[in-house]
Amino acid sequence: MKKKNATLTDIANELDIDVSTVSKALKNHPNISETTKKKVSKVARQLNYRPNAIATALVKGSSNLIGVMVPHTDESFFASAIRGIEEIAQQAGYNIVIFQSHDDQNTEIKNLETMYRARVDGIIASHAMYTSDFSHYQDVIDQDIPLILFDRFDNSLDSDVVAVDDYKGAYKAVTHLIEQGCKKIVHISGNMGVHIYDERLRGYKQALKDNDINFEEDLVFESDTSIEDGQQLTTKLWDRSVKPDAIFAASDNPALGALQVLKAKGVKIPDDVAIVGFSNEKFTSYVTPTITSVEQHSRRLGEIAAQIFIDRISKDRQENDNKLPQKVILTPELIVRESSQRKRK
Amino acid sequence: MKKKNATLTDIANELDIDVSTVSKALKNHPNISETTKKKVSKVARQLNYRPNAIATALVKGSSNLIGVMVPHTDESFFASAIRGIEEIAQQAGYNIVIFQSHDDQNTEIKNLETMYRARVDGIIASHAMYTSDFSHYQDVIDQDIPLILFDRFDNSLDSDVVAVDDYKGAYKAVTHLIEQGCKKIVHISGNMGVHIYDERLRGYKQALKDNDINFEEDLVFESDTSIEDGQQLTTKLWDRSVKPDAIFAASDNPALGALQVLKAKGVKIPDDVAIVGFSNEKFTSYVTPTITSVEQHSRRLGEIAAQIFIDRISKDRQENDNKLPQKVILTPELIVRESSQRKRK
DNA sequence: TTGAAAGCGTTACCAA
DNA sequence: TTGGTAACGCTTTCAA
Repeated sequence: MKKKNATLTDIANELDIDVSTVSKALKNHPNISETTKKKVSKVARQLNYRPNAIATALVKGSSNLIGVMVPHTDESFFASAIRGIEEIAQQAGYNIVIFQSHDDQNTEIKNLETMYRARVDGIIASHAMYTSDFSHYQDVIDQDIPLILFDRFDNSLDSDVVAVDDYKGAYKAVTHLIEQGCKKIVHISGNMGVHIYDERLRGYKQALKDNDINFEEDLVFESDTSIEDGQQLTTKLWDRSVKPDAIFAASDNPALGALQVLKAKGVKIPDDVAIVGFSNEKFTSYVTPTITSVEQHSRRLGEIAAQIFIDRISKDRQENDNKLPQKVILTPELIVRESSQRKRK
Repeated sequence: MKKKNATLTDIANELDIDVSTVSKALKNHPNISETTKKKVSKVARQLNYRPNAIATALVKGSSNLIGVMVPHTDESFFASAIRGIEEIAQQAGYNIVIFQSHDDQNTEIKNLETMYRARVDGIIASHAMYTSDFSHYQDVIDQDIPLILFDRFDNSLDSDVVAVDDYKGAYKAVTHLIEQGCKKIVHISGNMGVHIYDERLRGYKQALKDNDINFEEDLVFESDTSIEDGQQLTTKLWDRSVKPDAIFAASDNPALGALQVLKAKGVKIPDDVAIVGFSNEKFTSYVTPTITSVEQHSRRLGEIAAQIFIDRISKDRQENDNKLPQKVILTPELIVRESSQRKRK
């Protein structure tokens, strides 16, 4: 049986004064005498009083909660982002409530509904992989709940956005491969139609074009961004008569899968085939050879997302009301490692 | 400016009936006529009514929130645990609020205070690495807030516990090394005094003893469980005249560090030196050679922790009140990989 | 400097 | 079957 918590009324009764006086005393209100304040805080301590945030929330109309929704908390990209969000939110006095969408649109909708009921003060989300209808996010905006989309987002939506410039990241990666002398570069993409993968493909194409290399449709493969898919695709690919001299994967997982298969086949990396992945997962610097990858600064992404929320909340309270949505696009960084660094000739 | 949410009163006014009737109608209370229910839900839909969970929480005296505190959300062990907790909590209608302790005791205390104010219905936590004074956790128990400690816990505390049997995990690992023919086994420990590392050390000692191998003090090293520390220790170790033939690390990071250094030195793994880590981090199966490790089932740990909370909550509501604390100790699993598997002779 | 009272949005009990 | 009302714990305005 839960023990009853002390309330303002308890303190007031104890001292035979009014709750409102107690309330003010505890908030150090100027109108209350020092003696009263002393007495009140003493009794508060004795009774182990802790303000009931729920009651305050009801009065203030604000829960002090930020709803955070990601596909899965245990993907390292999102885990880091959550870390960043929590740290900034914490400092500003907000708590974060975590939801997982499991990359499922219905779960997304259900979670948003729960957030509405919880009266979260804002929502930070990375939408489900295959979400194509964004009306449930539009609803958030229509209700004037601050919405910050990170990493994955949709341009049709008028929300704040924090993301990494996938196009640039891919462009950098492919340009680097070309500089290393690669000419026949395979691209292992993710699910086509998903914004981030489309952008990476676009960067790939543009880098080829800018270097006068013809884009070949049959060098691009769609994958589910798993290690296994990377292995299978690579295996199939090496049955062809003409082999590529580089692989640019839109995710580190298939890059690793490719690397494993090629190593097993005795293909020299990076000399026969150079490999670049995307996301800079921890393992890229542990495997042999280490894998060149694109760092997305996920923790920073989370921090910025939280910061935008804080800014918007404080702005809302001032004149600066219908402020335009902010789009913060970070430039990703190419981390060059062994898998793509050919010895200078 | 946030749009005002529709309330029960709004619906009541619209239909010219009483709020209490509306409340009951929406909850499908048997006393309310079908016609009224129909009308009410229609207007509710029109006004886009969503129950205010804060108001309900105030009345019911229950927030429907579980406070979850971990050192860092982005350590994969904790990220998985959070995933497990979220999924079970979700199903039971609870939301989880995340806190990070940064392995700092003061932050822990501050976070607990915030949870008190938020009136969380329960707390699931893995305490900070160097916490030795557990009185702040005792406070939680004293206030009759369900407390479930996972992974890291202290025996002096009368809380529910979900953890992995570190002793057994270490015992299995070391026994395995001995079976592979290793006789001089180094142990890279974590911070001594931390329960989990003490247990792993104990398992190491016992396995040696049970196999008539003398325990040598100078084969045990304390580390901060980083890759770098693993590298440094191994480097120093190899300056000694007598080399060990195996390394059992209490964490995968130093195991990897050791592996990197030894590979660079041309030491054959596992034939010259066998290596076993702990935690089964993803990278253990990606590196070359793959690293044998102890799987801790972190996601399962989280699921069980959440389940214990749910059970306790529902038990509390029934007769079964001061139920004894539950201790669920999972047996970890040794995942044998290349780094310790010597060819059968 | 302190007190009284209304109100935040629900629920639950009792009366009609 | 429906309505009225107190209560949850706090804040805030106005009055004393």
